[in-house]
Amino acid sequence: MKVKDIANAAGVNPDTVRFYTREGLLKPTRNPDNNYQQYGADDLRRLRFARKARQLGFSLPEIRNILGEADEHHSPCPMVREVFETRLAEVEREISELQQLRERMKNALSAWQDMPDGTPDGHTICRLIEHWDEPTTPTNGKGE
Amino acid sequence: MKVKDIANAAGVNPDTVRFYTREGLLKPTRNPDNNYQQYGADDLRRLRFARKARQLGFSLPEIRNILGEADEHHSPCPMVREVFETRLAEVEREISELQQLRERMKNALSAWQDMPDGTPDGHTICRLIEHWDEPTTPTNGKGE
DNA sequence: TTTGACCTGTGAGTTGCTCACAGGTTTTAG
DNA sequence: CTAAAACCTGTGAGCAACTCACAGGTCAAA
Repeated sequence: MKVKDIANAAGVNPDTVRFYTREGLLKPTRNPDNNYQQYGADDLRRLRFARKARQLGFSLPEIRNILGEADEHHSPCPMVREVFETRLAEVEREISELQQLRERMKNALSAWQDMPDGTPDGHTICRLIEHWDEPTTPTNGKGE
Repeated sequence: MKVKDIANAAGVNPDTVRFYTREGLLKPTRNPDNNYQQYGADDLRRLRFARKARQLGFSLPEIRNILGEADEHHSPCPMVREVFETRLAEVEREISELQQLRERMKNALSAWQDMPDGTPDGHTICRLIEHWDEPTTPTNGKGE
């Protein structure tokens, strides 16, 4: 299979295939005649695996590790379970952050019902935002 | 105020201040003696405004537009309301996507309870992921 | 044989910062 | 007074995961 074939088979952009190849997730051979990449059934399996893992929130380095384990005939499943649980916790944190954001936004919207559209006067840019209260969580976006 | 002063006053990284200055959100003057940037009360107001707007999900170009409107003594508030409603819709979409992801992950986890950790055999990498079913929403992340 | 569709590698663009670097300035301590 | 520490300057790279653009080589069908 050539780039476009495997890309079609997995439903991804050919550039993604090239990118994954560069990143070492796929290991095609070369056609010595024309120097084209040749992907086999194994690469397609890896590519489909990688896409599913991406949908589950795994990062490319994580996927590379998992594939590497599999290459050495170790079971990647324990690693998968572990990363997966970490990731689930992250997703839940993201959800609750977004829910808080949504609440703050809705509160802001309803507060704005009553407020006039002021013209900036050198003291204020837009009260809508300036008089909006800070999120409860400290500014620090990072976990640290 | 010098870079570090305004950064401290707004609780951000000095590099963020420099970055916002590069991006045209802040417009400090220069001290001709030493070529240092000099930020005034107005810049601090803009910076705080920008940070609040960021927390609400506004992009830097949007914030630049809003500040630009304010600079020309137009009320940015209508623009703020408009962008804000668009943004709220996005947040709600993100939430529901993440909730779907969470459900899929939880389902996967419970399905995995019963499954053994297979060793990759050339047909399978890790069943945990390979036998996980696709999300219902078509893969295509983009709106198109 | 000529078009058009594919292939190649590499480099840049996306977003919002953050950090690194090399050199100039100011403050502080001894 | 001087030397070191702490600040300032601009610019360029790095992050994540692609996507697209470019310039040139290869191959299929008409």
